[in-house]
Amino acid sequence: MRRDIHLPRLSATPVDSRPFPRSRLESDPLEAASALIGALLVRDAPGLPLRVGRIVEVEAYGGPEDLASHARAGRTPRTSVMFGAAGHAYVYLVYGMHHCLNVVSGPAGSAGAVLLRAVEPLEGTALMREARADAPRAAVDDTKLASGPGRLCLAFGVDRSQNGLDLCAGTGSLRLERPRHAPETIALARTPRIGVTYASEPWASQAWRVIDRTSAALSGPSSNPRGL
DNA sequence: CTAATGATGTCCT
DNA sequence: GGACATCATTAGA
Repeated sequence: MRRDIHLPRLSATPVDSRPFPRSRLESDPLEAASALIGALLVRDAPGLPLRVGRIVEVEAYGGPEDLASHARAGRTPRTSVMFGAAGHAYVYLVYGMHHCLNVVSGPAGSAGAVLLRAVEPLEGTALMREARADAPRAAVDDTKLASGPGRLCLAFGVDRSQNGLDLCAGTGSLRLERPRHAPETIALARTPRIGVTYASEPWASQAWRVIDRTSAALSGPSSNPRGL
């Protein structure tokens, strides 16, 4: 295993803040989804320890043409942020109890988002476990603390008060940072999206779920993670 | 105004 | 493999 990768010193960029480049999110949601695998999700809540996770599972959602996307109804009060600038947070509530965090993507003016489905905890695992205290049974393992869109939001303290936040600003209590290791070393795989069987074809079975297939933090049953 | 429903997770048998 | 908790959002009367 290589532990000695030398990163070039960038005088303009502080070592601790390596904002995820917005340009990588502006082309289209599927490309944005692939680019986000390996990137870091950072939660810097005031007065609390830093929480960091490595993104290992995401899903791409398109505009009105994508019948599995919330944008299928066009621009509504809820989905308006999906039509906005890439790199901002789209947070919503599903099933009346679980929050889901998305990264707005695609060209400005066209709707698109990438749902963050799972991250691998790197720092602040004690706080993540505490934040998931209502679900003691499922969170037996540190690697599974943020394994699922609802679990991720719970572990990172994300709710709709973060809706619209710029995740690429470099600072901020919720943000994205570049991968710490070379992206080409990541084992990407694609599967159909989870929980969208209500949509008609081809949208229901479109392979727009992107994963790092070597990760132990993927959502679903640990023995056989969904989609493999 | 009412009604239907979901980009889920947990616990049960 | 199945029940169900629980509410914002949307479509429709």
